[in-house]
Amino acid sequence: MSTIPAPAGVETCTPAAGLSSEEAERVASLLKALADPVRLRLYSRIAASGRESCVCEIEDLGVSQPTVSHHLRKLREAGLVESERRGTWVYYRALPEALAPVRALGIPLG
Amino acid sequence: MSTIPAPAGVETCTPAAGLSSEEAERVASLLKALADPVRLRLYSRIAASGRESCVCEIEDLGVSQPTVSHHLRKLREAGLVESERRGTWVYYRALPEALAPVRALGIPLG
DNA sequence: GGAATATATTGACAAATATCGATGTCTTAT
DNA sequence: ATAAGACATCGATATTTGTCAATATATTCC
Repeated sequence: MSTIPAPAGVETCTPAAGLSSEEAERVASLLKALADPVRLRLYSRIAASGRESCVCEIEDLGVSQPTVSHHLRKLREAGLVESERRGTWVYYRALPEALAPVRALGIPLG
Repeated sequence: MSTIPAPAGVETCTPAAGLSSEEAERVASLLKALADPVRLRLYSRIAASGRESCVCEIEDLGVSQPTVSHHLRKLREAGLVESERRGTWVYYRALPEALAPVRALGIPLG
């Protein structure tokens, strides 16, 4: 990569307005939380259900129970879902507002 | 996680329509390509520029030249950008259609 | 052809991550 | 109180990933 300014007459070289380092970190951490097949399947199921989902409703995803728990924790830590224990089961709900920083990117992701 | 069917009368337990394993892999690999602060900043600059960007126009992102090259390669491998060498410099262009599978998720990401 | 510059590749390494088995905790039912 | 089931945590491990220095490749200019 060049640290040298772009060549003289070649192009107007308007540097694209871009993300700050902090914005990039924030958005990247959200995307990273979704960027796993198991978590995507979990999140898409929880989000698609509209209301809240009991984990017991989620079909087997081919990974062990601790692994599912691990991924749900990651989604929770990213603020993408919240959970509530009611009796024996734990219910999850998607928090779509959490994705606002991603939408703010302007990249047509959804 | 329960592999046992949900309890009898408790809830109707309509399993949320979700991603298949293959869809999840595909979308996850796209999101993973964006889920890094440096790549996000690179991609957002390239995409925001509308047309094509010379790497020389991209301001210093605080990482070494090989690291930038590494991340641009990842973006290229994910199909998110394409590059063309013209003389001394390499020009990048965003391929927004590559994100179609993400949009198809229905998750309001953008 | 040789020097200089832009970008890519290689090799090495530390840090992060996905996974699992074993075990702990909490709740309900008996 | 005990047992059983749902979910979380712990500890270990293999894999992936981000980074850099060194080096290679490509292009332009002299």
